[in-house]
Amino acid sequence: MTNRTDYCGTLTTADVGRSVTVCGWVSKRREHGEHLAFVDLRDHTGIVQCVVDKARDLRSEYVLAITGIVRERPDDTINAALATGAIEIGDATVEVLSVAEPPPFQIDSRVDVDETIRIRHRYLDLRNKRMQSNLRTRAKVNSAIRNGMESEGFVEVETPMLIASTPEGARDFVVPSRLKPGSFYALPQSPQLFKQLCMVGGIDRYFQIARCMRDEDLRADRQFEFSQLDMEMSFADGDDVRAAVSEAVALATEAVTGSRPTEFPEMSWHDAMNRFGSDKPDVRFAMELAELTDLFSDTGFKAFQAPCIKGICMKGAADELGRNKLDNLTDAAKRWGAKGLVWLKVGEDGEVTSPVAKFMSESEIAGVLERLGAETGDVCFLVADGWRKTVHILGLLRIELGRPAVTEGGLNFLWVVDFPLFEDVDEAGNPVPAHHPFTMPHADDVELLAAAGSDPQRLLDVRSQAYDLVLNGWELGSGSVRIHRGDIQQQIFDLLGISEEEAQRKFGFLLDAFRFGAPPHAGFAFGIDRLVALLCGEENIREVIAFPKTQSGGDPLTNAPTPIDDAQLDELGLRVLPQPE
RNA sequence: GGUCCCGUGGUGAAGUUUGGAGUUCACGCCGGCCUGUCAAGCCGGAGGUCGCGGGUUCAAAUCCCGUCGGGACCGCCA
Repeated sequence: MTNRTDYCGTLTTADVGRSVTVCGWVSKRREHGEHLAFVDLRDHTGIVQCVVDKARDLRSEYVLAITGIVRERPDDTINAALATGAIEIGDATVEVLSVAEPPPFQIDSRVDVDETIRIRHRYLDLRNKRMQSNLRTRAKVNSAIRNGMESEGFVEVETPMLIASTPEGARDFVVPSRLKPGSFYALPQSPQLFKQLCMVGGIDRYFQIARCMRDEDLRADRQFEFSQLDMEMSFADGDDVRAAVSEAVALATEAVTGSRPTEFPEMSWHDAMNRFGSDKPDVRFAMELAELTDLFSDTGFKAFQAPCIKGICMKGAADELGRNKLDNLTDAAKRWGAKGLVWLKVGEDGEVTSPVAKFMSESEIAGVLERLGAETGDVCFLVADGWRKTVHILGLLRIELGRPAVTEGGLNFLWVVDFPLFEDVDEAGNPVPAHHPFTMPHADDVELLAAAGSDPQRLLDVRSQAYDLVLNGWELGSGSVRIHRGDIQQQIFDLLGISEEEAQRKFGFLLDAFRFGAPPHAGFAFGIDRLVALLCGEENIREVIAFPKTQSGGDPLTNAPTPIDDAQLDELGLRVLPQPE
């Protein structure tokens, strides 16, 4: 094979006169009779036009090495749409390195090919500029993060993929043990406990670009396996961690976009929920939730005799939202758990149209419009329920109605801080931790924690030192200051209803380690797939993953998952139950 | 566990509401012509289990039921 001298997309008028050899795939062929044909040759850098004598047997996606002289094109044949459009490779001799069948879809097609077909033939899809660009962006992000973390004194430590299963958190992927039949490893949901052990081990600053696995339902922003920047710092608090993570994210962003984000504002969890109805608010657009509860303190409208009433206003939507669409939104709200959804349209002269206007007083309606800043042409949506449910439903509705396209509105990073320590109370009366049970309570709330005793409602007010990083409404990641003191850890376990025996069984190795001198430490992890997708302007993380799975967890390329044969099962001491009808 | 949307030659779409011959458009593919094209052009051609199964009907891509596959979302993701 002739040695490659240049990449297709890099040749310019500066190369005119050189004899070059380029290698790649036939992107397009244009024949003009027996003695003139243009072959567009593609590699990852782009396309270059080659002028050849006989092209009859050069078909799409053939792999060629083409040697010729770079020359300027005649003035009237310059192609401004092509980076190499001012030159061509003339007098080309062609070496066919591989022939190719016609591909199942056109690789330079500008139409969206069905994603299943793209994934089934991902090796062809990867030849597309889009996937080439996305994967190279991803590599840039990884590289920028590694460089940044290392320059800040972080040490990359690899942690095991085969670990012990713990029933907390997400569903584990498990791997059967051959040497100990009937026992199983779990694949890590994150290296959480190991990075804390690294802190006990004096690593001081740990990081890892870690693959994590969670057996939960897939979404546009969730795959079974994903990559995260996992990090942990000793003798550091939440501010230190957020500064370090902000720096890493800023470097990664700068590596891709060329400009460095400077704003990483903080917002309390309570503010986020109250104003945006979400713990991962998309602050690219307003449509904030307005407080309306007090307006209806003496209302005769039964549906609004509720602990919390809030509303949002969609500007200028009155014409766009017909009765049919409003009914669909009401149905959606009910599917999300609302008892109902009240809408008001503001017409000319402030005249209000609403199915429930007759149940509301004039002053109540006037108050709603004033609080929401509603004017002619706007549509208001009101929900009445408990605080959590009200803000949740309006938050979903806000996203449904107002969310900009992924490529719009720039990159809005946001730290959400002061998460509650407990999310809810389960049937047994035990509080449910919002993060993991090693999350340090907020320093100001330690007394509240003690005073609340086992009163679950008061416990829900206890804040934690947990924080999330949010980008344009996507949760990039979360972290916390960890508990490094045995007495506080014991207090938390007591509140969670975890017995000493249970704690020892599940986390014994970590608790043991902490007895030998644990430094105060704090950490974070953020999803690289999500960050890269947003930097690439993709709505879906599958577009930044070389070989992704479908929503039902299958891989159309390899057909995974597949049954395994009996001999393999026998060796592992496993038997597959018959599937229920 | 649930809600909604999609499935039509190799690819992308229209046709489905209101049942009437596998109909249409673009790309690709195969053959022919063509010495400056560039998503080349012109001429000709091949290519179909309308995802699958059942039902209604004289008649189903179209209506009904089921099922499979794909997607978005709720739940879930400490």
